[in-house]
Amino acid sequence: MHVELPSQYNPKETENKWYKFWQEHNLFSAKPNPTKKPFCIVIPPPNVTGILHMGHALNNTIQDILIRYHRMKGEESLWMPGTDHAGIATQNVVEKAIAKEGLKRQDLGREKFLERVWQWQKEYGSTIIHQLQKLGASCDWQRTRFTMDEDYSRSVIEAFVRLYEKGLIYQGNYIINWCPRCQTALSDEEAPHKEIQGNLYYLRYPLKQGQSLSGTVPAYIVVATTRPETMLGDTAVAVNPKDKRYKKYIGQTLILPLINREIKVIADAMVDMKFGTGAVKVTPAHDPNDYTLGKKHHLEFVNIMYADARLNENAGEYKDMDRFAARDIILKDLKEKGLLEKIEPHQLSAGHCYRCHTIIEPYLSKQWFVKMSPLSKPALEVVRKGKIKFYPKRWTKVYLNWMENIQDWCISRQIWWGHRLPVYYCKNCPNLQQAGIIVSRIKPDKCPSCGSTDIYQDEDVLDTWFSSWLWPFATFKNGEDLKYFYPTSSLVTAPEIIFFWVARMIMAGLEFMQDIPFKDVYIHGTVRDIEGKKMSKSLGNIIDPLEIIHEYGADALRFSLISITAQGQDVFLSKERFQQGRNFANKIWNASRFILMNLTQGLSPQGTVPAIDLCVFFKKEDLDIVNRWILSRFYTVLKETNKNLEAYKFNEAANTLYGFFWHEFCDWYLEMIKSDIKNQRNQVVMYKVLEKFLRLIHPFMPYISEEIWQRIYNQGQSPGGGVPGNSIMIQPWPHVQEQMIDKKKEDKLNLIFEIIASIRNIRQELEIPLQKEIGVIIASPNQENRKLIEEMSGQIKKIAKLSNLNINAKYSHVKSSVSGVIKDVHVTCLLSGIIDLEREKAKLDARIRELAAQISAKKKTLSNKAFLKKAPEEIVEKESDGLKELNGILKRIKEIKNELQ
RNA sequence: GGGCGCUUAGCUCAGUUGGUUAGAGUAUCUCCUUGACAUGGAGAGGGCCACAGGUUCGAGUCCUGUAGCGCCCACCA
Repeated sequence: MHVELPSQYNPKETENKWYKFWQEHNLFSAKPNPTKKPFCIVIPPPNVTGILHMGHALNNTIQDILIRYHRMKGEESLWMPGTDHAGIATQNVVEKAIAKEGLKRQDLGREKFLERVWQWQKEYGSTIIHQLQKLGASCDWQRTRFTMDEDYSRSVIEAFVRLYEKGLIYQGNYIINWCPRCQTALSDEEAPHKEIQGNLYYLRYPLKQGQSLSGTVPAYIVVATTRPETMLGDTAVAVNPKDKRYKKYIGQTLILPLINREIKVIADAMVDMKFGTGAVKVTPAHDPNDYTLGKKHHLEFVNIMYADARLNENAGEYKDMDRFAARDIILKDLKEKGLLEKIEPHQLSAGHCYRCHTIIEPYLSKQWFVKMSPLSKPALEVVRKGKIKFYPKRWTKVYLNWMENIQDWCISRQIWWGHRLPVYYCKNCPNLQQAGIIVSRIKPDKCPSCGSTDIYQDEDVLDTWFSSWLWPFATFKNGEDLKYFYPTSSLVTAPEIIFFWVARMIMAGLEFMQDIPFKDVYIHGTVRDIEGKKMSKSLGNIIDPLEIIHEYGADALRFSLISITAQGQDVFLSKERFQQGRNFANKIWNASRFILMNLTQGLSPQGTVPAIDLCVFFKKEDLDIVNRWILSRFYTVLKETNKNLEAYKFNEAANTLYGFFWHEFCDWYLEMIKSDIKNQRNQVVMYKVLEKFLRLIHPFMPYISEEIWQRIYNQGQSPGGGVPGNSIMIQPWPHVQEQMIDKKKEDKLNLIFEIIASIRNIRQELEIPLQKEIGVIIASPNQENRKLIEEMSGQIKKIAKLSNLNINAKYSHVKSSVSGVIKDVHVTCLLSGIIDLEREKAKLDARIRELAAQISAKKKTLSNKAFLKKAPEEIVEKESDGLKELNGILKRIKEIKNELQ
C-alpha cells in the first residue's frame, strides 16, 4: 500500500466530510443496552440567543473528550444535547427586533408576540447547535431537546404542581430584585452585586413643631442614605435603642421633607450605631432590611415607583420622573431648604440585572416562591457523603456554603416567553384567601370552590432555571432511557453556574427522581484574554472559536485549549496559542504520511493493514531494544493517559500524548528505525504504535485521527466508500500491556540518547557541519553498556553522522579530540586540527567547578547522621550511588584536562 | 466583612502522595532545506519557585504570617 498524502494537513477538507460521515452512520446515537455500562452527560443547554464563544468551546471539548473516551472504552455513551429557551434573554432579543419596526410587545399582544418569538427561535435557535457541530461535538443530535418542547413543558408544569401540592410553593408580597428595564422580578442569583462608586447623602428630617425635647439637642435628625430618592417612601426613622445620642428622639414624630408626611422615630437593635449617623431612614417598600423593620413595627408600606422605575403618584410633584433624574432634583430641593447636610463619596454594592446590567430596584411585589430549605437538606447530604463529587474539590465548600444559607427562590417572571404558571384564578371568589387560586396541570373548567366558569390564568411565566433544573431527567422521553441513563455520569460546567443550575439540579433530582442527577461535577475555569479579563463582546477582546477553526482547524482549537487548561484554573488565551495545536496536527499528519509511505505491501494484502496483535506476531523477546523501548513508552503513556482522564486532568493527558508522539516517537524512534525501515519488526511496531496512538488522540483531535485512520483502512477513499464499523471513533480503547512496560529498557535507551546528544553538542559547539562525518570512540568499563552501545552502533552512527565508531573497555587519550562524559561512558570525538585548546580547558574547568559543588553538597548530605538514620534506605543508596558517579565523572574530566596538552 | 484561587524561565503556564540536576509551550541566539514534516530538525542561553518565619534528615511541594493580583459570597442604610 502506498498512500500519497500531501505534505501539509488540511483541516478544511477533512472536517465537514467526517462529521457528515459520523452523522450519516449514526455513530453518535446511544440506546439502552443491557450488556454495556451506561455513560451519560447532559449538555449544559447553551442559551439560544448566544453564539459560540471560547467558554463554550472549552466546555464542549471537555465533554466531547469524555464521551469519546468512554465510548471507545465500550460504554454506551450518550451525550444528550439541547437548548434552553432563555426567557429574558430571548424576549429581549425579539423585543429589540420588533423595536426596529417601531413596535413594543404590548402593541402586538401576548399571542402575536409569542408567535414572533417562535419564529425567531425557528430561524436562529439552532445556530449554536451548528457551531457545536463544527467543533466536532458527538452529541446524539436526534435526541435534541428544547426546554419549551411540549413534553418538556409538561414536566415543568408537573414539577410546579407537585411542589405546590407539597406546600413548597407559595405566593406572597415581598421585596424582590426588580429589573426596571426588563420589567420583571429576578431571583437573587440573577441579580449579582457589583461595587459601584456612589455617595452617602446626609439628610435632615425636622422634628414636628411643638414637640419639646429637653436640653439643647437639634430639632432634627440626620439620616444617611445612598438612595436619597427613596426618602419619598420613608415611613419611619430607626435608631439603636442603646444609642445615647438618640434616646430622647425615640417615639417622637418627624416631618418627612418634601412630602410632609409625619413619621415616627423607632428603636431597633438592627440599626448599626457606627454607620453613618446611627439613624436610618426606613423605606419598607424599597429595601429588604426596611421591609423587615416595617413588618416588625407595623409601618406603612409606601411604594413610590412604577415598574419602569419612574416615580408614581405617591411621589407627589416628582411623579413620572425617572429614579435617577428624581434623585438629582430631590437633592437640589433639599439643599434649597437647608436639609442636605453633606455628601460623602461612598463605595457601595448594588444588584445588577444579569441580562441587561441595569441596576436592580428592591421592589415590593406579589411573586411566587419555592421554599428551599426542605429541598436543600438531602442535597447537602449527598455531597457531604461524597455521593456527588466536585472536581476540583474546592467547589464542594462553595456549594455547601450556598446550600446551607439557601434563600427561598423567586420563580415568577413578568415576561411572556416561558412556561406560564399553572395557576388560575376565579373571578368570582377573589377575596377568599386560597379559594380563588387554582393550581392545576390543565386549565380547569370551573372553580372547584364556587363552580364559576369565570376563570383566568396567571400572566406570569416561570424562571428559565425552573425548567433547566429538571434537565437531567426531563430530557428523556421514555422510561426505558431514563432508567438506563439516570443518574447521569459527569456534569461539566463553569463556576458561575453552580448556584443557578448545578445545585438546583441536585435538589430537583432528589425531589422528583429520589436519586442524584449525576455522580461527578467537573468545574472548569473561565476563559480570559491575555490580560486576565473575561472575554466578552462588550470588551471587544473576543477570540472567536469559529475563526480559529477556520484558520487552524477544529482539532487545533480543541487541542490547544485543552493543553493549557489545568484542572479548574482559568484559561488565559492569546491567538498565537492555537499555533501549537495546528503544528501538532501537522506533525501527526506527516509522521503518518511517512509511515504509510514506507509500509510494505506484505503488511497490507488487500490494501488493508491486518489488525495483528503484537504479542502474537512477535514474542517480546524477539524484538530489539529500540522496539521494546517505544512499546514500553507507549504503554506507560497509555497508563498515564487513562489515569489523567479518569481524574479529569485533561491538560496532563494532552501534554503527555504530545510529548510522547513528538519527541519520543518522531524525534527518536522514527529517526532510529529509518535506516532499517523495511525490517519487519520495525514495520509492525511503527504501524502499531501509530495506529494505537491515533486512538488515544482521537478524543482530543477527532478529525485528523479519523482522516488518517480511514486512509489506512479504506485506502484513502472518500467517506462514501468507508465502512462505518471502521470509524476510529468506535474502535476499542487500547488495553495496557503491563508485560511490555520495562523501565530498565527505557533507562538503557536514555543512555544512548545522552551519548548522541553529547556528540551533537560537541559538533555544534565546534561548528562541525553535519555533512562532515567524524570518528568517535566510546569507552566504558561496564560490559553491559558496551554491549548496548554495540547493539545500537548502527543507529548512533547514522543519527550522529559518524564515519566510524570504536567501542573500548578502557579509556585512552587521543590527540586532537574532544570528550564528553556520561556516567561511566566516555565519548571521544576525533577532530584533528580544529580544536581550540584554551576554550576546551575553560569548558572543562567550568564543568569541574560545577561537579565539585555537586559533590560537596552530596558529601554534606551523606555525612549528616540524621539523614542516614531517618531517610529511607533507597534514598540513601541513591545519594551514595550518585556521589560515586559524580566522583567518577570528576576524575575523568580532570584526566581529560591533563591529557589535553 | 467572610471565603477561594494565583504569585515558578522574557511571556503563558505545568509540577500528582515532601527525596536533592524544577519541566513544557512560546519567545531569543546559533547551525541545518539531509527524500515525512521549515506548521520542521539539532544545539544553547535563561529560575534565590512572591516575601518572612516554622515543621523535617530533606520544602516549589506541608504549616503560620505578610504583600500584590484576581474571583465568589454577604441585608452596613
